[in-house]
Amino acid sequence: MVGSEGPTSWKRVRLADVAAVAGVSAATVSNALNGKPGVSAEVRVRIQVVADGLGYRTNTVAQELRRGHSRSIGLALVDVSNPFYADVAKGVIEVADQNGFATLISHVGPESEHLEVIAETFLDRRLAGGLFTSLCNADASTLKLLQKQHLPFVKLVRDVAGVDADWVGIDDFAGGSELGNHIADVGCRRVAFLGGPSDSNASAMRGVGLRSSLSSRGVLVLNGSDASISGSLSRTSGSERAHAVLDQCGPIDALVGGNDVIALGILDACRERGIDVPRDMLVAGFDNMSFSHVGPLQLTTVNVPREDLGRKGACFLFDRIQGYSGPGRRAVLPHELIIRDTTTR
Amino acid sequence: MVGSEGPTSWKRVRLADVAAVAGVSAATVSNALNGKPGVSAEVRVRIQVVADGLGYRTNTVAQELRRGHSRSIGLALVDVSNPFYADVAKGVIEVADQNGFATLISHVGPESEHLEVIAETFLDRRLAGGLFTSLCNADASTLKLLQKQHLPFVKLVRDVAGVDADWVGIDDFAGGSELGNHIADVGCRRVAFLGGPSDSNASAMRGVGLRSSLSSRGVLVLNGSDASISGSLSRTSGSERAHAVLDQCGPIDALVGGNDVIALGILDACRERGIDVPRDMLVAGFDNMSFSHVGPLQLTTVNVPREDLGRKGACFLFDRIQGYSGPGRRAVLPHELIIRDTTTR
DNA sequence: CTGAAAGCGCTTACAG
DNA sequence: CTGAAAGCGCTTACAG
Repeated sequence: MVGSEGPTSWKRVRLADVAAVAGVSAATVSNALNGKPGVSAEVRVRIQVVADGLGYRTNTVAQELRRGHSRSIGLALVDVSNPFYADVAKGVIEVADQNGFATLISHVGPESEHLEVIAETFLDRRLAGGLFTSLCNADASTLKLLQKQHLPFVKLVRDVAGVDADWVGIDDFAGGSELGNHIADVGCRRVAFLGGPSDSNASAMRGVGLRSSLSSRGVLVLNGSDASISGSLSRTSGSERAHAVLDQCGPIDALVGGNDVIALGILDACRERGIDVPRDMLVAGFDNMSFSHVGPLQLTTVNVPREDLGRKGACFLFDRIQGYSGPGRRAVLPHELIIRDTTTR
Repeated sequence: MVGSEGPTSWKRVRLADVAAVAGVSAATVSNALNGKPGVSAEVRVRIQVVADGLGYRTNTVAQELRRGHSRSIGLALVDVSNPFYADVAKGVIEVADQNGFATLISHVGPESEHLEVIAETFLDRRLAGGLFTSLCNADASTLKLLQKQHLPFVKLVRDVAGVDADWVGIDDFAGGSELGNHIADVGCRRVAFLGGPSDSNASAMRGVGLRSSLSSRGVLVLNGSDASISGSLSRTSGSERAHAVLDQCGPIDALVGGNDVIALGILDACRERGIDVPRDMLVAGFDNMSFSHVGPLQLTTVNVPREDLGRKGACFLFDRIQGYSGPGRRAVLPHELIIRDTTTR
C-alpha cells in the first residue's frame, strides 16, 4: 500500500499514480473520477477500485487552479463569538455546505480595522465570493476595490451608502418605530434611547424609527442630542450610559437599548441603583437574542431573523457565483416586536 | 489601466503581466514581491510600482500548489451558533490570523454525521491541519485515516480513546468533583444529575467526578442508573428530564445539569412547577456561559476557558505544521467553580 | 472510447 | 543580479 514506507519520504498519491496502476492515461482517470462521459463502464470501475485501494484523494488546489474558480466563500464579521453573528454564520455555512462550498471566516476588528486586509485575502485566495457584516461607511472604498476585481459579494445587516451590491437586512426603521409605539401605548412620557455606533446604518435607523414614532405620539426623547445616544454595542457601554442618563435626565419612564446587549447593561445599572424593572421603569432591547429570554425577567425586544439573514445572503451570493449579474438587490426580511416582562406592568 | 476594457473579457492581472510591463522575468518579479534576496533595489522598487499600478494580487491557489502546502486550517464543530463553540472558534481564529492562516469552519451534524466527509474535505483541500471538537468514540477510524494521510490535527474539549494526537481540554472529573463537594457543603442529601450525551467523554467525566465526590460525602445520587442521567445538551432535554426526575425520585435537594444549557432547562421546569430556586431546591450547571449570569437569578457553574482552549489547540496545531512530530501532547487548562445564586440560600 | 499535449499561475533550482 | 526552464497536480480541447 502506498504511504506505508517510512515517515521520511511520504508522498500523497496523485492522479498520475492512479493512472499508472490502472494502466490508463491521466485524462481518462480524470474523466472517470469526475463522472464525465466517454469512459467505458469497465474502465470506470477499474479506475475507481484502484483509486480507492491507493487511498487517492483529489487535490482541490490543483483543480481550482486549472478550472479557474474556487469552491470557497468568505464571511467577514466582527467576532464569531458574538451570538448575533454566530447565528448569521450558521445560516451562511448551511447554504454553502448545500452548494458544496467551504466557508472561510475572518474577523474584522471592532472598527473595521482589518476589512481591507480581509478583502485582499479574499481576492488573493481567489474565493468565489464574500459576505460582509459589520460594515461602516468608511468601507465603501474597499468594497469598490472588490467590484473592480470582479469579486461578487453581499452586504449583510448593515448597509453602506454608494456601493451598489446585494443587501440583506431588516427594516430597522419600522422595527424601531413599532417599538416606539408600544412604549407610547404602555403610557411612557419620558424615554431615553441608548443606541449603537453612530457609523452603523442599522443602529441609526433603529433610533430614527423609534424617535419618529415616539415624537408623533408626543413622547419626550430625553437624550435626543446627547452623547449617550450612540456608543458601542457592549454591556458595559449600556450600563455606563444608563447611569449617565439616569443621573442627568430627571425622571425616566423607559430606557431602550439599541440591541439586547445594551439592554442587558441597562438592567445591570437598574440593579445597581435599586430600580425595579418593570415597576419603576421599563426597558427594551433589539435583536431577540436567546439571553434576552432567560430567567425570570424577560426582555421586550424586536426579533431579527439572523439565520435567515445568513441564508438569504448566501443565496444571493450563489446566484452571482453562478453568473447572475443584475444590479444590486435588496431583501428585507420580516422582524417582529416581542413584548415581554420588561415592558409589562 | 488593466481591467477597464469591458465586462465580457475581464482577466485578473498575473505575475507575467507585471513582468512584461516592468521588462523583467517572472522569476525576478516573484523574488522581488516575496522579499527574496538577489534583486537590486532599483528593480525591486520598479516592480513594486508596476504591480501596484496594475492592481496585481498574487494568486494564493497557484502559490499553494507550487509550494506544496496551504495556509489554511480547518475547524470542525457541531454548530457555530452554539456559544460554547463560538468562543472556541474565536480563540482558534485569533491564533490562525496571527500566523497568517485562514480558518475554514465546517459543521458536523449533532451525531458526528458528517465528520468523515469533513475530514475528506480537509484532505482534498490540502489544509495544513485541522481542529476537531464534538468528537465521539465512533470517530476514531476517521481520525486514523487523517493520520495515515499525514494531516496534523488536534482534539479539542472531548477526547477519543485510541487516537494518539494532541488534546486540549479541562479536567472534567475534577470540575465535577468540586461541584459535588460544594453541593454537599451546602447540605444537600438527595441529588440528581442530568448529564450530556453518553458518547461524550467530557460529559461522562463530569458525571463520574460529581458522583464520586457526592457518594464519598454520603450524598445520594437519585438517578444513578436511570435513563435521565444522559441526554442531549439542549434546554428542552434539560427541562423534560427535570420533570421526569421530579416526578419519579421523591424529594430532591439539588439538580445538576451537565452543562449550563441543560441547567437552563432545569430552571424552566422549576418555573413551570412553581419550585422556587434556591429556596426549595438548588441548581447548578457547567461551562459558565454568559447566559448563566444574566438577570436576577444567576447560576452556579464551573468555568471552562473556552477561548483559551481554542488558542492552545491552535498553538499545538501550528507546532505540528511547523514540523514538530513528537507523540500526542495533553494540555489541561484550569477550570473554576463559580458559586452564584442558585446554590446560595 | 482513449491518450498526448498544453496550460492554469506561480516558485525553485540552476546557469549565466 | 537576472533569466530560461521545469514542474506543482490537475483538466481541457483536440486527435486518433
